[in-house]
Amino acid sequence: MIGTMARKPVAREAVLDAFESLLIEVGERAATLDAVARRAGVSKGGLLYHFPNKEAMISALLERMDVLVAADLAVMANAPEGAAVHFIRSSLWAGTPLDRVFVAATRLAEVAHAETLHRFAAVQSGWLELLAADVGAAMAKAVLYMGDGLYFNAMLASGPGASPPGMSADVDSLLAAVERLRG
Amino acid sequence: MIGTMARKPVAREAVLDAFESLLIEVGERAATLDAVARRAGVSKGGLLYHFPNKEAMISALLERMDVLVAADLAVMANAPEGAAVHFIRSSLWAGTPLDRVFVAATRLAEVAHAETLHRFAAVQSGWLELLAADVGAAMAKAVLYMGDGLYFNAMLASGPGASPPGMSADVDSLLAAVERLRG
DNA sequence: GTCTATACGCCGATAGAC
DNA sequence: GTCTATCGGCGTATAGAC
Repeated sequence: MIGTMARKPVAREAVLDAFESLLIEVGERAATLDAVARRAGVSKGGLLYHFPNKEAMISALLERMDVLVAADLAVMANAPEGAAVHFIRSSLWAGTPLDRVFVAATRLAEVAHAETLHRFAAVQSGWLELLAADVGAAMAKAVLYMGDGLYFNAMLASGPGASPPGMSADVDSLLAAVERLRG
Repeated sequence: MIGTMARKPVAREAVLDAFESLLIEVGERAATLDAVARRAGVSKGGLLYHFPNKEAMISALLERMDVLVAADLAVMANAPEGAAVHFIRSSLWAGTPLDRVFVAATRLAEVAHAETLHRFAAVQSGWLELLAADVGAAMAKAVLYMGDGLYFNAMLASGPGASPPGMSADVDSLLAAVERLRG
């Protein structure tokens, strides 16, 4: 039993990857069951075996996000360069698994998907807590919103068929700003 | 002729208002022609007399945004408290006409609507220019992203049936941060 | 100018074969 | 486990009456 009970079906993960990719690349509207199934290399019926309906697929994606966010919070809490610097650096689109789920989930949030909005609030407060410990409660929001703004813009820029934008110069600006805020 | 040639049909504006409201309140997915027509108090056929198709309705909304943004840029450029302070203050959701079109348009951008994305880029560069003149090129992006982050969060918070969130405390934090950046 | 009626396609979901 | 076939519903758009 050991070794099998914990192993999730590969097809299931493939479907989730496809859903994530389509949300990022073509938006929520075009991320239909049909499109997801085609991208994942299964039929629509096959997809619906793994996820009984679309909501279940969304929930699975949000769980993936929770796991990756929790891991990142742990790294951020122990980052030698400080939580704030780590946060700004990681706010740049780098195509990491966390970046990908996060942008995908944001597409859902924008369509006013209630459950997704709840999860986002929780993630934000987790970050804010660590930022406050680093740069103080007064400046924490400033740093949080700077990172969010960077993310927001990167997300808009990565529209249909757009490649990850070259915003690394912006990060340097923001890191300099963080230094001034900390002083 | 004078006085009539410039007057746009009232029903047209009513339809546009309805579309805007629905985008804000229930998201892009639910802002269907049917829903817009019902909210505006006209029939679907009546709506499609004013706008031959949905794209035309979207374009009209984006033009409304352009007009309001241009007006705001003019105010921002001459703001006695400085462009940066004005920008942060106006990044808070206050339910102004500009706030409303902007959030509505963002709902469309998130669905990866190409035309909308283009307009957003133009708006951003307009703001950035004025901010650079105020706080310097090095810190302009930091201020821009702070404002964007605030807007982004307000937008997420104003989900289905949610009232404009009380984020005015955040603005004070950000204004304090701007002061430090300027120094 | 505004309405009703209707065509057409796509999306989500179910039934059941293999 | 994965497939094909199919249904019901909804969203966009057109035709044409008033």
